[in-house]
Amino acid sequence: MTPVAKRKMEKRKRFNDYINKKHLKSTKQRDIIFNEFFNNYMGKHVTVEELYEDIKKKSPSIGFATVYRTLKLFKESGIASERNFGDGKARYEPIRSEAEHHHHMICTECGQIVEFANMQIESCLLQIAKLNEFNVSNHKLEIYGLCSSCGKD
Amino acid sequence: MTPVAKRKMEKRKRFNDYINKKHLKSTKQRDIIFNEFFNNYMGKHVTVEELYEDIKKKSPSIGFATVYRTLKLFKESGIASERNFGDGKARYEPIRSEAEHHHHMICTECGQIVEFANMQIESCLLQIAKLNEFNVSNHKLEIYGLCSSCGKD
DNA sequence: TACGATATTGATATTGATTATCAATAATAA
DNA sequence: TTATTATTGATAATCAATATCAATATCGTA
Repeated sequence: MTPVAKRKMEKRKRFNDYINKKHLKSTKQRDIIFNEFFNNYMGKHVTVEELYEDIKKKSPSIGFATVYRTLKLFKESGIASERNFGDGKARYEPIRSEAEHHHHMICTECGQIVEFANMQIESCLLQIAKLNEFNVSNHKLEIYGLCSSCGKD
Repeated sequence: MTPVAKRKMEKRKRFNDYINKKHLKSTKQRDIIFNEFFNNYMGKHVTVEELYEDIKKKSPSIGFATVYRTLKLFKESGIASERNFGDGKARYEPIRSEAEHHHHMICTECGQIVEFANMQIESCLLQIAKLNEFNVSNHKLEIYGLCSSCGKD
């Protein structure tokens, strides 16, 4: 099995566990959305609208609200994270592994998103939280500015 | 003059400069909102709604949309920053000085906001941006979790 | 396998924050 | 003072997200 396939399977297990724990049900629609999301949007930051439009091509009967609800469910179960880059639309991203934890640099001109990670920052954060007796559940770091292309002018 | 008053005056100058540069006009309403915002919300993170309700007590004729527009203007002129802590409402905060640049820890239970600053993180960020040839205009770092009180459960 | 309890779906209405519209008014420059 | 241009306040419109609800699907249990 490829590493990508393995990762997908791990997320699937985690999602199923969550479904069972909360006495929810697994449905065709959730399967379809799960597959679309984890096959085609790894490393991307997709809006609900975009994912809905994409899925509708293959499964026209699927409802708008269902995509909304399912992405929220992905987030609650810890297999996706919600981002908000200031354009008023929530974006969802499949969570990879702990080791692939990262942050974002967003070009305010062209919308390009560059991911980055930095161990030093992470350990600083944990230390600060500890000092304040803060029990961290998640954190986000975003840099806004002009990318190398847009910054030339 | 107290340091606080001096800071307010600096912001006032910067706002006036922006008004002039953009050929806008200074009005009674903008004065009222400016004073309320810089007198009572330094170090706070106020929503438009809250500020509007507050101002209405003293100046009942002031309009809802005007508060919205004026806070946006404060942001554009660089004397206030807009924050979004995930509850769907924009919050505005008077900008202090470069030296007082800071970030936020938000308790997801009680909404308490703790500010923090860290030079090490700042220099890491600048370095990362430089490596990616990214021209930074601003950045935000938010930690979500439970504060010491709420974490006890 | 069938039944009954419960969760989900899809269509649509509703909410809530923010923005646009516009006629009346206020501020600025000549 | 006048002409020009921006602002205001009230309200309508927009837009993302959520709630509602009858019909349907899922799942544990007999």
